[in-house]
Amino acid sequence: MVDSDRFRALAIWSRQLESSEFEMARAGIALRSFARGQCIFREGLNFDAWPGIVEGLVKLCHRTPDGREITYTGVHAGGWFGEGTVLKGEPRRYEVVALRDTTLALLDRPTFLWLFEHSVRFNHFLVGQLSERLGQFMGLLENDRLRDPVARVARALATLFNPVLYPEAGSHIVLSQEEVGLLAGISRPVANQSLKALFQAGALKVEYGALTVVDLEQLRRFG
DNA sequence: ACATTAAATTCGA
DNA sequence: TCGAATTTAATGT
Repeated sequence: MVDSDRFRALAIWSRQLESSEFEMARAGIALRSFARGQCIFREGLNFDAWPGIVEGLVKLCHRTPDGREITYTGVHAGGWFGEGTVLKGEPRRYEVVALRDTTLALLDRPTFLWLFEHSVRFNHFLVGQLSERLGQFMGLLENDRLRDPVARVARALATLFNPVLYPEAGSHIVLSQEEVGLLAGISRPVANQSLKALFQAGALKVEYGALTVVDLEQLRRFG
């Protein structure tokens, strides 16, 4: 079982819980590691646990019947996702792929449901999380196809720096241009050009294997 | 796809 | 343990 300090560090929502809730939650957590490129959850399987990223980077995507792939969003360290489907016990409507070596924390479904029934603080966290994602997906709906790559990259990055989903993320992230391409659904060279455009617009700084966001508001407006 | 450069790793002293 | 040499990874075009 994870120790208390580790749990507090990897699950920001745990810090809001009362001590009995905290202990219940801690007992329901398991850690699991996945290799880069590995499919973590296949589409259509039932959610038996609520996952959070301890370390690494993951994308949530869907394969259309004609073989195309739509990336819904990326999730990096500190992010928790899929609460809607865990709650309802539905099968996943997307697959989860590790873009780099990744460690997940998994909160088993019975414990998740127990917290849902008993903890007001936990529910506050869930509501904030759900409404934030709803906003993201509405944005996706508006302009999914036919968007220029700069806007796709801007949106992908803006979600990684979303202050509600990642309250303690700084403005810096270790993320290669290839990973940017995978998240935005474009090739690495195009990601390179798009990042350069965003740099010239003053939205971010590009470093070797990493990025720093200078103007998050501007990034948002690109999408 | 290829050439260049940064970073990580290995190896010898 | 230090630094040069080699290998791997990321970038720019």
